[in-house]
Amino acid sequence: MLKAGTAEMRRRALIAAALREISERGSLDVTVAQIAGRAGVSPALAHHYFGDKDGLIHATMRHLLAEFRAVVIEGLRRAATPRARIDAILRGSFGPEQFHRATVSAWLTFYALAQSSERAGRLLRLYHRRLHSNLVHALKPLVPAGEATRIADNLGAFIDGVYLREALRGRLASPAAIGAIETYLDLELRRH
Amino acid sequence: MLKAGTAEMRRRALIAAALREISERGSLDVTVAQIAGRAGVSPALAHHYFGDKDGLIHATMRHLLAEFRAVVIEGLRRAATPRARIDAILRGSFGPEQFHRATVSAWLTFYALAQSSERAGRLLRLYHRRLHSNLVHALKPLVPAGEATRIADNLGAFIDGVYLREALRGRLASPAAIGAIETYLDLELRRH
DNA sequence: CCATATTGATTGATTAGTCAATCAACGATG
DNA sequence: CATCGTTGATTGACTAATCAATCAATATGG
Repeated sequence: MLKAGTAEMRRRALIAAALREISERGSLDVTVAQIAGRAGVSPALAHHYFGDKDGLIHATMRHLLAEFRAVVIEGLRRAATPRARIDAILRGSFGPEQFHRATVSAWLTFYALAQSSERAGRLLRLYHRRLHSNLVHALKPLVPAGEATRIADNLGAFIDGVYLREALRGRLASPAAIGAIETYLDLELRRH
Repeated sequence: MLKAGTAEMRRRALIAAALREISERGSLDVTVAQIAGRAGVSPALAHHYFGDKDGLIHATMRHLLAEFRAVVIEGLRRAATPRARIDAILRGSFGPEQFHRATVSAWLTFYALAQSSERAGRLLRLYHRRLHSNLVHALKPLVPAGEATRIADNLGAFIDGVYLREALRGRLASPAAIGAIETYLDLELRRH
């Protein structure tokens, strides 16, 4: 009525509201009306900006991925050695931001969604590719040729597995979580 | 109409139908009517036997867990050495049964569900406890005291992480998947 | 004839998505 | 500078569809 936000503002507000709503319900099973209500606008406006519900959910996922990516990139920028690069990736994966209730809910449901939604699947593969490529890049100077991709695959799976378990506990990741992965990495590096 | 099945028969048939339906849709988002229709009965009958939809879904989950457990127990029974016990657990976790479309859908959604449903969460924790306990038992003779639980934790997370990635590829687990975990185990064992 | 299986019909609630109408901002035009 | 028109934001009211759950009625077998 009185105030008209810009398109970008409203999109951001709706995505933030979606996250808050997801956080509260603990699942992606939220209605457009709930999200819109929380953002202080009508449900129709959400459709105006995102086309349909899937568009809004998808945009929320992309927001989370972008946030994660930004944290990792910033960490990598500061890393001086290959080993520090790996640590940066680990710190990004297990930082407190990744354990907010909404983030956890979104990630877990995201995995489930990836099977039935082509769109979600593509986004998830993108995350996997990026993680893999970052790890390979950091590993290349540390291990013989050919080993980097194998170890990166294992690290990726290990990270996801540990995240899964930590996330399900509903608290921030314990330091032991990162420690376990680093111990594995040390074992691999010591072989060469 | 004409024939009346026993309660147990009907329950089994409905659970089987639920799995087939989940398999086709790739998610737990199936309606009672779809499941009942596939089982050749009316939706009302599903409510008669399972109380509500949640009851039916939960029973389906329990069925999958029981199936998994049976495979592992059978494998453990045949295992002569501690190392063979671990291999049996791995073969159970990555056997072809675990990669049917319906099983994968159920597991992934199950993880997501565990956050918002107390019932699902309890079931998932039960799976975790059993896996952990089996692994610890197999590891005890192989490593110094105190190490068994740490390594079991890591193996559990690694298994889940690898399963996640293999499952998302939509095929049976590659032999390399089990191989990666065994390599990690070898590294840990060689330390002692 | 009793218990249980089974269903058809129905309801009540929820929800995504649509649409026409209103409102505010802003620039162009005479 | 006043006016008008265009554009985009915004909403309320509505629709159409879906679905879980209920229940009374019927069938069946022991």
